[in-house]
Amino acid sequence: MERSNGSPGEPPKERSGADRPPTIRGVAERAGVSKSLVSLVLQGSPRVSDAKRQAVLEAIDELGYRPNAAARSLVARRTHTIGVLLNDMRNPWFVDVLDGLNSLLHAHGLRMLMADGRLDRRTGQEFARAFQELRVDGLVVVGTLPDTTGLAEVAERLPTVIAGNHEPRLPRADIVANDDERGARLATEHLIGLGHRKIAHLAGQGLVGDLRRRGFEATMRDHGLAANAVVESGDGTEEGGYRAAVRLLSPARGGRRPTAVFAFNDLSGIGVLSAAGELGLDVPADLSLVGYDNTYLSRIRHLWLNSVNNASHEVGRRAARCLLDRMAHPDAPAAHQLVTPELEIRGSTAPPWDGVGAAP
Amino acid sequence: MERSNGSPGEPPKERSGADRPPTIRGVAERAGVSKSLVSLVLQGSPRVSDAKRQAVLEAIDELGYRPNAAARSLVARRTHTIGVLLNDMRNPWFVDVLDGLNSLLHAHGLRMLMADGRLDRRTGQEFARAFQELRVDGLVVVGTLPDTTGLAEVAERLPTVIAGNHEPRLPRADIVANDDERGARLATEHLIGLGHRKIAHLAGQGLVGDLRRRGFEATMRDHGLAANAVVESGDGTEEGGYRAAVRLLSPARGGRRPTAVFAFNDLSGIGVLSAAGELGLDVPADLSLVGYDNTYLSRIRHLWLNSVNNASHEVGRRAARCLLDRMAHPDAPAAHQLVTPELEIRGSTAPPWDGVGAAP
DNA sequence: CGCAGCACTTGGACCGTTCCAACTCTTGCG
DNA sequence: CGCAAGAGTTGGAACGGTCCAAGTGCTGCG
Repeated sequence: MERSNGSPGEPPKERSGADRPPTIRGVAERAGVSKSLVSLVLQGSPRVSDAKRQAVLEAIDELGYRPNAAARSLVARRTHTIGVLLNDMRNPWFVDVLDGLNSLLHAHGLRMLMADGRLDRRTGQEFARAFQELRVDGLVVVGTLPDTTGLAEVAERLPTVIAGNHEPRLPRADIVANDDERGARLATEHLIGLGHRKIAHLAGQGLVGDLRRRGFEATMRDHGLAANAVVESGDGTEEGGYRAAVRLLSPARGGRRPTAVFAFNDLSGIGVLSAAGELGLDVPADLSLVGYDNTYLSRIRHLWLNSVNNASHEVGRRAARCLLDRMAHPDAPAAHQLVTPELEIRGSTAPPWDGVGAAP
Repeated sequence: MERSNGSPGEPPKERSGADRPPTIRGVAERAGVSKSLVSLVLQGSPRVSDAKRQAVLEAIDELGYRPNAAARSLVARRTHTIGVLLNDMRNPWFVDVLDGLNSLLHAHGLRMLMADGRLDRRTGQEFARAFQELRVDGLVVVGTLPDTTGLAEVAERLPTVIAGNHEPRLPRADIVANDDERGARLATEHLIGLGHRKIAHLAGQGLVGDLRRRGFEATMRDHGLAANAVVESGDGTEEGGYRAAVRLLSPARGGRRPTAVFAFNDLSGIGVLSAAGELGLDVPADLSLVGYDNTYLSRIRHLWLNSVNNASHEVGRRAARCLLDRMAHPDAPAAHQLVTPELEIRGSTAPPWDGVGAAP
């Protein structure tokens, strides 16, 4: 039988029960060197003899030693961690942004700590607190925030980049987004070019929603079609798109119905698709439709939606670039970058039927 | 002009440039108390006089002090952080799992650190290293892992729960998943109940794919329809589902075509939808279709897919429960929980047309 | 009056690293 | 031979918290 606990009088070298994970001291002892030398080996210092380096590496392996990131970042005052704040994991476009972000950050030895602002019903203030306590080296805000009050304060202390949104404009936070107004122009020009005259826009919320609506209205005006522009407001969901489209397309509505719809995003565009189907309208024969974001939804064959590509991946890459720059020069003035969107043509638009609505 | 650096001889009280964030000592000094007392206030100890508590809170506010999580977890040997490993953020069902996980973990003061195994092309070994260095208090693996070799070792040291998958079975890792075989039976019974006889299954990969296929085959066998069961393999993507469906449904194929398809998941089910449309088959009039996972895709009106609800949210909740239990009792034997799935009826199934294929 | 007991407060050790100044050998050169 | 230079190695002081044993007053009781 073995003694499960040290006999009295014996110095309590090892505590019974919870055996802690090995530390740098344990490794040093096993390798017969000082903890400083182990630290040097861990950092790949060139001024360590091969013999000792070998001994240390073996000890690390035998003990299964893993450096403690907390202790390390405590003294180094860097965590190599970037906080990423998402507003809604259910909206698929952010995945591409993350992908773009990750490629660069990972190459620079940074890891991403993600939080969904909607998932944990935290206000801007609270997520800020959590990220500050963790001492993340930087912050990326992806998309629209429900509450931006806390952000200004955080941006003062932490390198911050806003990706996929144009606000809030802060003195020390960079902004990387796609040119929403221009994207809306692309979509609208495309529909006008096909011969459509009476065109509806299904608007979204926030500044991004405003910009896309503005682009639509400006383009209609430029073509002398201001009187034919219809705007219906939605909420960016499929359900909202469906309801708005029912209002737009019902025969009960006075005057001609629009022959084309430009939707705020793919999700609400799909709502339009559903409403059109129920009203017996074929897309694209009876109704042309353009969405926004070019998500994988638009690429589903059964939906096959024309959509404005907001270059999420590129936005993510550039946001990472910005963040790295800002981490190097925290006091640089805030930059504001726009990525040029492109229209992705698939199967949801066509010239208006029989020229109906084509006459000025 | 101000001196940018301390004059020689002057004790370097404050470093020029980077003014560090305030520490507990700074707060103590400002409030005129010891750092120990500040610590007590931070922990909400009842044995602090109201006067001093007030002074400390004011100092904290004035300085904008935030406790350093690294320092705190170093001595407490707890990080209050749970590592969450996702395999693919593009697959929408995990969002619900996360939601369920979060509700319980957040209530217990734990935060989630997410990593996408596919996003950073890390092998099982490497993510394990990162999480171990961070000393996360626990680990949740959501879905299928590309490489599980590292997991066994991690599970020995870290409370670990596997959610949404049935493998690998490890002595100290709990498993919470939906009963895939049973879900497949539900879907198949539903189709048989409608009168379908020749039914195809579009299979998926991994153990989950196997279980769903097995459930399908067993049910067909139980109804004496083994000879009418067709299995085509796919890869869980829309593209894969499309191609498999083209193979399944093309008139060129000898014998009668199946009148119903049970797809491994919603995404590949949508591929089937697309293929059916191109081949001129109406769903559900000419072809019945059932998917799996009950993702928001299946709820899109224009798709409106019958789907097996895998209770992701409940899986997430139970996984959190398991993890909390295991953190309390690390040496408890591994538990293996199955959540019962339910079939969600929408618009993608109907009795076979004119009884074709209904005769035994 | 002396002192036990309570309420509150404090200094200092410790957590597991990194970093720096200082130390010990070798080696080579004048 | 003496010593400077360099390579390799080391102890100890941070880093910013928590926790514990010990301290300080003050009150009330014998």
